[in-house]
Amino acid sequence: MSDWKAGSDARLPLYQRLREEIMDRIASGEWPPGEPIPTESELTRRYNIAVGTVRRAIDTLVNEGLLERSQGRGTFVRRPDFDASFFRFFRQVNAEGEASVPDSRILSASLQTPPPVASKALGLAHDASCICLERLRTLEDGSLLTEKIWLPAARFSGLLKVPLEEFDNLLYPFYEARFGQRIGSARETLTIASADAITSDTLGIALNDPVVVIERTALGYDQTPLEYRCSMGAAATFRYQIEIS
Amino acid sequence: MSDWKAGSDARLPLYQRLREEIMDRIASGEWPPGEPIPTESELTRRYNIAVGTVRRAIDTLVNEGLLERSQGRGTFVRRPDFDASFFRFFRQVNAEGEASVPDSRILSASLQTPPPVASKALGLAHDASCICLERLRTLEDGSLLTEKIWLPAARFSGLLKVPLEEFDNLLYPFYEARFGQRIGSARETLTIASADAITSDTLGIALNDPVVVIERTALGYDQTPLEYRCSMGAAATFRYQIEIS
DNA sequence: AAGTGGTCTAGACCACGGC
DNA sequence: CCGTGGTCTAGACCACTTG
Repeated sequence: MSDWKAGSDARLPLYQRLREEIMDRIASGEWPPGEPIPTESELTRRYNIAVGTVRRAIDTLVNEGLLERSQGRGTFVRRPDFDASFFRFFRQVNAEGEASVPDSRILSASLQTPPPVASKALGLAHDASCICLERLRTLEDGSLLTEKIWLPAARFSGLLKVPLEEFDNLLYPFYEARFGQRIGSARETLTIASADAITSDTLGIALNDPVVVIERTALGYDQTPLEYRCSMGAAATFRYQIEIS
Repeated sequence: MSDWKAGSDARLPLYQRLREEIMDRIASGEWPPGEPIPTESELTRRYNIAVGTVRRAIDTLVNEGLLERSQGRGTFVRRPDFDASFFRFFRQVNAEGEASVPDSRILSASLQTPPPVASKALGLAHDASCICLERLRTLEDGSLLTEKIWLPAARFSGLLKVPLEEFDNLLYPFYEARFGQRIGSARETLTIASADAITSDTLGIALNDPVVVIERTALGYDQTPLEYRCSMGAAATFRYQIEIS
């Protein structure tokens, strides 16, 4: 009992130490997403602390979105929820309200030297080469998104041999199933630009029409950058909302 | 002791009932922003419940951003933090890093019939007239924002008699000091448009250049809409970021 | 029925802020 | 020094899920 990991700082409150302990287990893959973590009473026994303290640690992690409680069943490692993504905010006017997954098509996959933004986001040397995917997505309302996706070649070796038709609509489950790379979180940045010739042509809009540029860096549960992507869509169909309090 | 308000549902967990109790006190203005709420032990006495339960209720409200704890001093009603606003995300390239409050100038104040969006946002009849302010703001990097601000005349009577120079740079403290109207939260919506002749002229950009349109509805602590504003700025200097997890 | 998380209590001691 | 919030414990009972 009380088998804390080495790095644990004894001056910290117990519930914070347990919190870090749990986060480490998730980051290392010992407790994978979708799976339950040990029960509260199991944790009290294992670390020799009171239930209340265990609950407090779990509470903070639930609040941060890393865990999910389900009464009577257990506490589970949560998968990231990409409903929060900017992509969700391209206006959805589809009459049915069907949550049909947008169609996506991989146009090409190749080995290339990435632009500095991409190599920096992936934490690679500026001259390291990456896998680059080009992708076209059709949203619910018929509008289009063009994407360039950069992946570190070392973690996705063999991807270039996968036929383009075998890519799934959703890339993250595909990454997980084929390469064991699990996305735990992401950061997106939104800027506005004007469409150049190629982009306006692809998106079916006029030259110089405003486009929304979404850059995303996706990280593993251990915070390693696993993907950098840059997407562009017509700004006319974009609408985003926040709450201030 | 245990003097719960009438509306309190006895089937709800105690900590949730206390939570609503506190929210009501804040909404009614009984516990104004910036002021401390009663101490934890005072609340245990007043409602005849355990400290742990009081702490739990306060915890949730701190998490939601309504309260702020300060060890040794007390628990305080928080003011909304407009650092979260979209305005913060116009690129700030000022060399000094000084957090100089952007300059703002009221161009006009008049009584007008608002457009449907505004009257709807304010919860007014479509033909009710409103106070309309036109305002020009200069951000840290020198870029400009034009704003139209709509206020319900009933709550801001006398505003039209205030000389334009007497408006403060920050309107919300001004609303509070002069009219007793306190902003508790707000919702902002971001869309993209192209600059028309007037807008491009005001902002000093080219015709049809992309502009960011930010619509904000600001509410009182009792959720009454108190202000609707629509602001526009050059999209070139805009950059916004979110985290997904 | 067994096991899980959800609510609640009562009481202890610590750390910080201000008088 | 006193009062505040911060941490921690121990144990009770409830509500839900599963087998």
